[in-house]
Amino acid sequence: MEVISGEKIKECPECGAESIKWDKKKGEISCENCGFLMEENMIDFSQEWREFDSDKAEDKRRVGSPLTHTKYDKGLSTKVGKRGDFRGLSPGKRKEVHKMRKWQRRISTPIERNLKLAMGELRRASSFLNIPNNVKEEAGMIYRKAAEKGLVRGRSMESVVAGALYAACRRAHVPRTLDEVSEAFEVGKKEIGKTYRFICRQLDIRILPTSPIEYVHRFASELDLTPETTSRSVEIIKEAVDEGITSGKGPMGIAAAALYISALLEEEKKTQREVADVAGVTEVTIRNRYKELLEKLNLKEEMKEAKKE
DNA sequence: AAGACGAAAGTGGTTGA
DNA sequence: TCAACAACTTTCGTCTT
Repeated sequence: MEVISGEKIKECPECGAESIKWDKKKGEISCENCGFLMEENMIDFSQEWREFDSDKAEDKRRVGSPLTHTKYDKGLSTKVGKRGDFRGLSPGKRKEVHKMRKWQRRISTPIERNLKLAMGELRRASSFLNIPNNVKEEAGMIYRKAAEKGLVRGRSMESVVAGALYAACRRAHVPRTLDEVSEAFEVGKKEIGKTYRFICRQLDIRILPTSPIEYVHRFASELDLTPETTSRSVEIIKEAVDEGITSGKGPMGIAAAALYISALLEEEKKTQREVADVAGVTEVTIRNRYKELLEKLNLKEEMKEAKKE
């Protein structure tokens, strides 16, 4: 997994280790040691481009607000002024300005209007789901490409935006569950899944299977678990992966089971229902995964000991 | 009474002929 | 295109705490 980690390392308020890192990619400040999450949804201050070599650098430098894909015109719109701006212009100039404004109105083709609507939806849902900016941008780009290819036809705009956002999240390793995306858009998750797969195939977007670890921290913070418990579940998952018992299984189920187990071991028991709810799986799935984990990882004795105390 | 457990039947998606 | 298949869900009855 590609990880771009920040430079500013500070002391963690939870575990005390000097391992607080700023993960620009996820937009999170968290502790590498215990997984403590300091701040979600932060602003990405990094440059929007990189200078690969000095030749190209000049081309990419520019002034102004960052290019954004979440505005329908990529934030480049130049508005032709209204009344107030006419003062002091010659009649000839005035006529010209009128012409420009007329032209501007005509630019608003149905496609542009659709994009404008879609980007509004994207911004709304992104803030609801705490999506970091860079991921939102990518989602915008995906939607734009999909629209250009005419993939929106026959589908609701919302479902395509939702699919694009879901895809962008997974690409950036900041997964949101289908349930969460579904809630944000009020579109059935079945449909989102469908359009998501469709646009991925059409746009040739390759997405690797999600690792359960990518869900652990978010679920853990929703469950108010201690950093110790959280890192313990990460360990469990790593072992499970080594044992090869995770392939083909749903990552959310594994994350949920690992969290459930480590919560028991660390004496801050959560019910299966509680864990199941935040992970978006059922108790049955947790039970199945957790049975397998106990079996293969020789955790049975530990569990018995934990129960006695 | 609540939580944990597990059997059985159903759903939606993938795969391979 | 269809059937087999695995993962997951829903539902429900039975234990355990």
